[in-house]
Amino acid sequence: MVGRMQHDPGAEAPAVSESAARLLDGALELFFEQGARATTVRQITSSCGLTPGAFYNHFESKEELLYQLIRTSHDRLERSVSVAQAAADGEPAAELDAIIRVYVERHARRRKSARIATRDYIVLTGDLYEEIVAVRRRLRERLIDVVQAGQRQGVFRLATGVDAAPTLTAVALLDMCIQVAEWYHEGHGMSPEDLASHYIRLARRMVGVAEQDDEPAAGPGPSARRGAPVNGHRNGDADPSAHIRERLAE
Amino acid sequence: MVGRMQHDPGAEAPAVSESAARLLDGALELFFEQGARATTVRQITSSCGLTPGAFYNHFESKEELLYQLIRTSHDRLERSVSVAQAAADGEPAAELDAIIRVYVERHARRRKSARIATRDYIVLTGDLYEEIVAVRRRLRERLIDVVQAGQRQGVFRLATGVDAAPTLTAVALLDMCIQVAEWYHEGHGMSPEDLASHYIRLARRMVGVAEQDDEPAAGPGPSARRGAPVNGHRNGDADPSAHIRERLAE
DNA sequence: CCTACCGATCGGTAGG
DNA sequence: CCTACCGATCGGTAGG
Repeated sequence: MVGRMQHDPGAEAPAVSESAARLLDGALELFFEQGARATTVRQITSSCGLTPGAFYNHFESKEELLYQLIRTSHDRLERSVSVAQAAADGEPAAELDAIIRVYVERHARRRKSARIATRDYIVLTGDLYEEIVAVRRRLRERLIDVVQAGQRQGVFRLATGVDAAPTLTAVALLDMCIQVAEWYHEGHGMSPEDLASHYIRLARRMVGVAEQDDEPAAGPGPSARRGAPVNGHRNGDADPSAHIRERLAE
Repeated sequence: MVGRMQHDPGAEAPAVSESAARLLDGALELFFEQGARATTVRQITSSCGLTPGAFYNHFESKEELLYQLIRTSHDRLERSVSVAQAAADGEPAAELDAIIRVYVERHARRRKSARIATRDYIVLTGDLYEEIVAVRRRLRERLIDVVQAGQRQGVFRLATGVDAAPTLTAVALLDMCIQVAEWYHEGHGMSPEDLASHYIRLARRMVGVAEQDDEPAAGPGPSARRGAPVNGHRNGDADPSAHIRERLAE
């Protein structure tokens, strides 16, 4: 029933045994579709052709499996952001671009684990919950710092009117990027790279950076990534209504 | 067994009996904290001091109650948007301001019902689901139309690079406004009006409208928007849960 | 990894 | 005839 349509085995999840990896994959699919709370252990095991008792050979509880998924997703996001930002060499405008690109591409490519991370971390309890909250707070502070640095250096000109402008602007930026995981779907003709490039343009405007006509750089990274073609995209059918149907058909 | 599927657009809540209203209030709180799927009928009834069986004197099923909450929330949003946009007199920049203000203020003031509407409409099935999808599609098209009109009239200058720029920009706008319901609480010391004003400034930049230093108008304030609740009691949209309070603490 | 269970609780309904 | 419940229980399922 549940296949590995989302990602390569082990690519997102920690290195574990074959059965544990299959359980993680099945849970990923079910959590994405139903939410972690509404998903039963029996649903997870039967998606792998196992009986309920087998679950507890690999995980202490449903919550531990959920924590592994969410922790891994957050860690990978934080690591990617850290690497990309480091390559921006302390320049706020380049750091902003880098962070937005990582967020958008990740929430498009890994939309299932990304959405679970966003929606279901509240289900965690005690220290597990606190750990995730800490990661999320660090990620938010990172962007707030970039926005504040840009404003301080005169590179950004934030919208005025409230004291908390840097924080509010950073939150709005993160929120619009995070929501990509709610509606993005391959097949509507826009690659994660192109989408990220558009969001970078929006982000630059939101912080008031001098408008640049140059294509937003398709992000650095450990492995060279191909640039995002600005005019060479192959969407002859950027049909808005189709786009909407995709999103709402979730 | 009354046809409670009928709703009253613009009303604070469907006109129902005292107990039904309390059940709706209790469900609102529980759905907000746990999600509709993870909330049991017994939790809802005991939150009102009732026994489980009493639930079915008022609602055919848990899904019917969920539908009422979500339908009402969507209808009120659509109605507010419609009224506010109409007052903008066909000017895209004013229409954009009006729509953003309605979204932000509503997702801040009525954050519980707004968040349930956003997160749990997927739980609905069959025609109930399709009805909500239709409302959401209309709301989306409304903003896309405004963005396209502004671009056509030369009032907006969208970020270029993709064919679907109007749709993508509208989606990003709605997403950042909708997310306000995820983190807003009154402890921030920022009123819904001030928050909306900031988001309007961000929105204007995103669509490339000529920068205006003037304060975004605090809404035409059609009396319907702040009218008294029809049934004389408020839905429990105050008192954020500790979970969410922690999310943006500090 | 399966079968067999536990304490409790699920959504929903019975007659009074 | 209506409302607002009650104690008890339906067939199944929950995490462990």
